[in-house]
Amino acid sequence: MPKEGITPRATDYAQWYLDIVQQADMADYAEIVRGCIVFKATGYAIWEAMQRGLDERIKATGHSNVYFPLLIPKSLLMREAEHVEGFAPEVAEVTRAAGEELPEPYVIRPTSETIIGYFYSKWVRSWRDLPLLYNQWANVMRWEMRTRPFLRTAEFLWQEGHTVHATEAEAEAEALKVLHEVYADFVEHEMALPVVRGLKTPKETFAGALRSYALEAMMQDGRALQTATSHNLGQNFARAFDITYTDRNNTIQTAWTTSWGISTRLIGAMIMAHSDDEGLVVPPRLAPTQVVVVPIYRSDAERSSVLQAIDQLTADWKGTLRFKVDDRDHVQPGFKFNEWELKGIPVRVELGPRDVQQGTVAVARRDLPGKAGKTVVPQAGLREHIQELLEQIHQALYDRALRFRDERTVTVTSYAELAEAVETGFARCYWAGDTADEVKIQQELKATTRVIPFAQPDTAGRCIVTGKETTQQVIFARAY
RNA sequence: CGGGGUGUGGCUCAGACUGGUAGAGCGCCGCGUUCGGGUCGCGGAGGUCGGUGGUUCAAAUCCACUCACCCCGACCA
Repeated sequence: MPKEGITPRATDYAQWYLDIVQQADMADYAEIVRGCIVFKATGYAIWEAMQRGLDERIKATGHSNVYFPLLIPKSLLMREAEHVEGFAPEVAEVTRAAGEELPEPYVIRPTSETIIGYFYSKWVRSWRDLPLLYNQWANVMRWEMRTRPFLRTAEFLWQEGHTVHATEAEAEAEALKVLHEVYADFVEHEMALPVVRGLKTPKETFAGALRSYALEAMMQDGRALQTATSHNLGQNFARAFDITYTDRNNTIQTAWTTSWGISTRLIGAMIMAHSDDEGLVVPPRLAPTQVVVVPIYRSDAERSSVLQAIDQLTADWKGTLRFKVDDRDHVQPGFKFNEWELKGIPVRVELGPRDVQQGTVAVARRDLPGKAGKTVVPQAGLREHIQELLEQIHQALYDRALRFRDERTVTVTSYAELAEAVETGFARCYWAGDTADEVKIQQELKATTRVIPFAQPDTAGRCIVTGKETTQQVIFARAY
């Protein structure tokens, strides 16, 4: 039974996505501000949950939060050659203020390496100042050609970490540590979304970086979505911004920097990975509301006895379960069931007169929509039952996503197989090609290299385009 | 930015070809009824037809420009 207002995934996946965003009330188009969206309460609450989970991990790995200005002098952005080339087309400029033309335009940050580089060069003097481990939560703006809610918007919210190190090895270790301990840990353990970890090819490397690492997840249409990136910037930015330090031997050294980020695009990943034709599915550990309780009654007398039973039942939930009681009197239970399903609340509890008499309650799990996921359980021990159920749902979502990804990941040995595989998912293949080869494949197959996975085979094989013998495999996919 | 499409009460759309002063369903408000999977009935409110300019006695309708959104492509977190 298709839900009203939601185009089934099989009919039109892109439209389904937009329908979920609208119907679950996550965002509104900011049609008066090009390419921007309004994060509505439901959508923003999910971002806040993501911020909490990430901020915790960012701090646990030794970083502190700071905040830099939104505006960057245009000349500063121009300092790192590749960086300029990468971002110049999509920056917005501020040229007037207080009714007058500014002597030098500002750009609205598309990312903050440059302005942060400027200040880091002032702050770093000695090897004793290093490492510098900072992060900022911010909004950034990129004037993208084509926008889609959460996945690509002109303004988006993110965190960007920027660190400075004494040696290449330390910068490298930092970039990897964040990838694994902050990003992959968060995405897999909180969002129930399995990721492929790996290195980007030179073509896909961040503008100005030495090496870029990324996490790639598979969406339900088989396309890849980069959920996080972490860059070893080498000495490129340190040279451009003169970030130097005096080492133990009183010699001036150029520092090594990293940057890493995760954005509100992650909300899009969550939607596209887990949701279904019935609506949004929010993974339990992330869910702002984990449990909704729907009372069922006819008369006023039944209403008060049911609500009283709910009060008693939920008395010890505070602090352990994030829940709400939907005691709205003007909508019917069936309507509420649909509405909470649409909004992706992981667990729904229904309690009516029958339950009051029998000491039971009906519990429905969102990952099994409709009546399929509904069971009647005793009221005794309900809290523990729900806690366990939430964990089961988390695991079920993760397992389902992993199985889906594995089923749609094919190892290919010919160009024809590659072309076929990227139609439905990830293609894994031996690769010794260069950027030109990648561009050609992108033009022909609309697929790009996502990552060179850390997990590599022991045996060698022939590159899919050059035929050269190599031990390196890459993943190709169509990407968001 | 190139190609295609769409803008009419909160939402989905009709009305446009053939100009004559705006409709339906859902939603919303009120009353009653119902309540274990999107209740039903009656009554009611709500729109300068995306914007600007033009043609005309008269424009949602015709013309020009413009803005936004959606789809495909190129760019990208």
